[in-house]
Amino acid sequence: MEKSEGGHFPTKKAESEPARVQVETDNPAKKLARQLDFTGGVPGQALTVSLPEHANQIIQPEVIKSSQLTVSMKSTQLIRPQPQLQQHILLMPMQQAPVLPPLPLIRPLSRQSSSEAKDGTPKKPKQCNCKHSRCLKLYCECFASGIFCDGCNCANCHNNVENEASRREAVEATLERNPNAFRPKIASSPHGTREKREEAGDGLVLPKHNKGCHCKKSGCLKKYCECFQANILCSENCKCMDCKNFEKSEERQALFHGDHANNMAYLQQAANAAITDAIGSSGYGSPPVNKNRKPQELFSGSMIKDPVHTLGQFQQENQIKASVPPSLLSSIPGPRVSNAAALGPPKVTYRSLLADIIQNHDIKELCSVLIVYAQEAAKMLSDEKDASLKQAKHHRKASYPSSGVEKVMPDDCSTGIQAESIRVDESRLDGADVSAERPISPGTLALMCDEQDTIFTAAAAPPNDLTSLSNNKSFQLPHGQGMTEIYPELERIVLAQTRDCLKKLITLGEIKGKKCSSMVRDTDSGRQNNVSSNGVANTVPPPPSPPPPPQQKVDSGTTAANNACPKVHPPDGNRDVKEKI
DNA sequence: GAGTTTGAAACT
DNA sequence: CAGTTTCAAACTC
Repeated sequence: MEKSEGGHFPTKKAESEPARVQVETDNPAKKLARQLDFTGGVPGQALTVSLPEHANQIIQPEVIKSSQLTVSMKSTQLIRPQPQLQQHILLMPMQQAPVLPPLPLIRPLSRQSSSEAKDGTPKKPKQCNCKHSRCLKLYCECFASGIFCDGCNCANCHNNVENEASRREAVEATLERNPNAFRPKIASSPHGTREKREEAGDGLVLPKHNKGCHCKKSGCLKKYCECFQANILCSENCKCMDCKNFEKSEERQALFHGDHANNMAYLQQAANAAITDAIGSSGYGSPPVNKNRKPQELFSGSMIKDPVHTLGQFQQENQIKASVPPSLLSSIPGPRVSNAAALGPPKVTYRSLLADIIQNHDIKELCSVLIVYAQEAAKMLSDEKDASLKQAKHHRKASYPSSGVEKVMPDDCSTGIQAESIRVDESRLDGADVSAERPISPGTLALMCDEQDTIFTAAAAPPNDLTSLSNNKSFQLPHGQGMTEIYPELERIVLAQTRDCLKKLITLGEIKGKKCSSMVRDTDSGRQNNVSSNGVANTVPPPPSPPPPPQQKVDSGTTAANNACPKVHPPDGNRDVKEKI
């Protein structure tokens, strides 16, 4: 664009804004890499973003690692593949949290594409090169992504912890201009209204740019185009001219045709997406329905050979999957695949690596198992405690028949349960009251919302259904003991089982992923087409399964839940569990 | 690496 | 809201 003819430089104004207070020593490499929030807390304090533990676990692999959940980094990377994570995510104040999602993973701009090495290995996110915006405007990708500049090449950067004040102002100003400024540009919300999702009927739902692009000269086939950059097709939201970024565009297909180079990279991305999808995308997922896509756009694949395409497709499919109502973990095998197939010639229809591993009823079963565990463990613990209480009482009576000290708190250490850990607010049983104790992060809220999903309610309502535990406050233990006292231990047990379950799941996913990888390697040299729904040869019959997963490797408690969980629907997992207990 | 092109963001 | 300017990334050489 031509520079302005007038001598009016808004920048000047901008430069003279509050933040001029401090001219940065802009050694980018030395910029602090920290997390902080926008709350304007003391910068130093901003280091400790107080997320609920759960949220932390979700966000930060190292937290998982250091916790009981000794899930390998590898697997956690699979869960959260997006490179932005490696940079420092800024959190908005709670009031603003909905505006700037904790994990702006969807933001598609260059970061997504440029932050990956050619082999698909996520590398350090792109560093901005801002010169005039102080990295406090949306021009700056870091700022726009809600992350601090870290090791960028920017000049006079204020997008760092030292300039928290000006930064906050900038955020506010930006939000004032556009309350959605920090939201993902690509429409996607795991909690997008189901109605909307269903609006599409059985039609496919594709992600689209919320605002749409306005390209004029690039044909939407260059990275100037935000849609293209995000690997999505232009939609009716776009106001672009001469758009070639639609499904059947010859130019587009020509652009992508025949590039196998990054197959593995995209396969990996697919795996990541799959795992994320299977485990439950809390930060991103289903896009709003796209009812009236521009011409073509019904996703017909023909993208087999092009990685870029495939990535787009992966993303799209991933999101589509997320939008398919009740099957939270479903890999959507049959109907969808066939549906997709009906749309055209053999296509790449990405299928979760966990397909065939996790089935809906498995989830239900898992829920049942957890319930059973919970109940049994509660009983067990309460009995145990009761017994020891009696014993202690008896002992004390014997020792101090008439002592006033005999008033023993129920939290007696002799129970083996730490008194402190027992002091759990009763209200916690009621989930909703947890917030009274500490703020709930958007992520946690999202998770809580998820729990209202059908999978947890209607669909999964076995005899010992979740609701009976979670909603039934009257779930009482023998001898009038409330859950309160047992809860921590109970929780520990249940979580341990869940962890083991997930470990196995991860292992199975990895094994399957490896299998796919090797198959792709094999087929990539020999064949050109026919990639099946699992990312493997379509017409070629699936190769013999690799040796059964070395499940022993998965350090697990070897519990019934383990056995029942990831395996393909064991006949009667619940009974096994009960028996084991 | 410098210069150009491009389109989003910011501004009027 | 439309037009213009600013900006930084993408692209080209």
